[in-house]
Amino acid sequence: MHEDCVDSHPAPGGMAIVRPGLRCGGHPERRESMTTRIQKANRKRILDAALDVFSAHGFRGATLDQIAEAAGLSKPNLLYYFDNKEAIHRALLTRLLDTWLDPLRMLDPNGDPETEILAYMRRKLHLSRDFPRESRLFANEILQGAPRIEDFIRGDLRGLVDEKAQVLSNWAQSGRIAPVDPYHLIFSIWALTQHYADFAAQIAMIRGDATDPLDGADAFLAQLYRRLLTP
Amino acid sequence: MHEDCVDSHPAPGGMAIVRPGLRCGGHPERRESMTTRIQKANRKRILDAALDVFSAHGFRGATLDQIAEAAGLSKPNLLYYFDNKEAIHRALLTRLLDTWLDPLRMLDPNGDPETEILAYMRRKLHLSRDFPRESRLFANEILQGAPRIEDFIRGDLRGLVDEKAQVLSNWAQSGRIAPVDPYHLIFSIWALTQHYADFAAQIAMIRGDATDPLDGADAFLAQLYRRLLTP
DNA sequence: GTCTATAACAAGATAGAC
DNA sequence: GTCTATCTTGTTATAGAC
Repeated sequence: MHEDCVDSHPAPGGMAIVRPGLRCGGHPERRESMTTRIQKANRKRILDAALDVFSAHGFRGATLDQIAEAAGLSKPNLLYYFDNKEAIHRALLTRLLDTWLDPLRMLDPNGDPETEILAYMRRKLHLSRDFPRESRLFANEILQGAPRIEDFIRGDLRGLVDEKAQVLSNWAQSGRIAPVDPYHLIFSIWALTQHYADFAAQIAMIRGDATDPLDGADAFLAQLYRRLLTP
Repeated sequence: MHEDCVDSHPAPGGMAIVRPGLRCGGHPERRESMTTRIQKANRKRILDAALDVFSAHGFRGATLDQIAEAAGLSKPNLLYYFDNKEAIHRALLTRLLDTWLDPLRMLDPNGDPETEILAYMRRKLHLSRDFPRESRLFANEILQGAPRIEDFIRGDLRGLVDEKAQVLSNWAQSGRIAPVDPYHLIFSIWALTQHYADFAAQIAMIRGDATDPLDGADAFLAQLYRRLLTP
């Protein structure tokens, strides 16, 4: 995440005229079509607002009005920064997919099997805790048949899953974990962890809106996978 | 499901004029505002088409044009049978929620704990296999914050979950199953079974579109819950 | 860069003939 | 009951002033 020179919580509305050449880091005139800090900040504001709206209503359900309202900008101003609605959505997905594979990628074939699998589960669980909107954006996309991320799934994701499934399979065959179907094992981790983000509304309504939906989840899932994997 | 006198696959378009009084079963003139067999069949066609479209695109993403196209009827004709778009969606949700609780309701406090829990898991898994569209309709609704089914969740669903969680808790405390958090146990069954319907697109793209996403799921989940629950 | 105003179009819903 | 045609509104996107 390389985001220097950008406030994380900029004041709303258009403010602070920035003269070109007066930028943060030591490169006064890097190139012709440069990006000012305001532009960066506004793009960020827009994407954050858009994440709120798209994750809650899906692509079609979201409107530019809602996003503009949430970003504190006018609708035409949104379209100054992004070509169209689709482009905003695509930017969000791209940013998401860029890091979506990391937790699984980190699963180390040379580590201790149970430790590695539990750590992977925890990384996914923390993703649900820290980035629930991203999880729901992804879920919306899959629910609708994954029209915009089909290439990613059939390509990078499938490749990585196949690779790690082989690792799990080896661990099972060598008796270091109990014999389990590696694909279902991976799917189960996705299902169990993402559920806490995607179905958070339901969980909150059942457990009471006060309690944190993720309370006790880590302990429960750790117990579950220890018992499942012990040879 | 009481659906007599209705073809399951009626020919498309408006056909077959039915004179009132010429209905199937022996009640020639039951009441004034009666429902003809065509009406019944068309309502069914509409709801089936709507289920396709709503489950794939969400409420806002679905259009009456798509539903009309899928049902083989004209858009105004749709609105002859249902007051508006909302009414179609509400009819689907009502029909769904009516049976959504059944699998959990059947969990018998007097049965064998492990057998009962595994049977519940299987009933949910079969729901994902036989009614994946309904599962996705529900998932769409929850993802968007459950605006239309909040009362159901806070009422009937929560009540039933609390009741059955108590049963599970008793089983755990009496040592008949391993000590587990009953709520997380229930959530885990929802997550693991519904995942095969809600994320079917992703699973198909990873495992290859040929193989059935549910292949091996039953065995894997049975193994998982046996190991988790054994005292 | 940001806004107001508005064009262009999609989508829900209705009117009225048949 | 079903259709074609149409009204109305909401939504994306653009024009053009500042």
